[in-house]
Amino acid sequence: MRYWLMKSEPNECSIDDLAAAPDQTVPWTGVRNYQARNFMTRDMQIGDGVLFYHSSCPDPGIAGLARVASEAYVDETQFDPAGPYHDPKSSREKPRWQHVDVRFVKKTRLAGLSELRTHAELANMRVLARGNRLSITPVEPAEWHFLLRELLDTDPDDVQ
DNA sequence: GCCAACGTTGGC
DNA sequence: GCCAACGTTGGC
Repeated sequence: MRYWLMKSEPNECSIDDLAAAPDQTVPWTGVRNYQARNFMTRDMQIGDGVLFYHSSCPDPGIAGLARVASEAYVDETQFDPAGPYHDPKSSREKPRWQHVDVRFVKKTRLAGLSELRTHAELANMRVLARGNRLSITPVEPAEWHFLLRELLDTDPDDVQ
């Protein structure tokens, strides 16, 4: 069981959009960075915890909790020449990009980026590192548990 | 809109 | 393999 932070632009897919999606699940398509892809293909397992982070918006920060809901599988958007995620160097014979599905768990209060930076417990969080641009970053168990205590009024173990 | 930081590309 | 140029991310 691992933990992750996944960035999403709320005008593309907000925590509310995730909650409203069919089966409260969305395919995490469009990742075009090898490190982020490798997290999905090599390290993620179904059931892993996800901090759902709103990025590139007026109030960036953690907006909810989710869960990895599938193994990694081929990202079809790379094959669509008209789409924004088209990769002309990829082919069906040798697909470059894969993704997992992510399922809604619950909405939380917004833990804004500036607030996150104030917590000593999160000082080493990958997403807070200088110059970080990765859309998927690993979260340490201690960071996860600390954040769940901050975001929920329940014991983290109650959230399944 | 600005710009720092970083990843990718491609010539050599 | 090096590295300059370029494109993208994402907070502000």
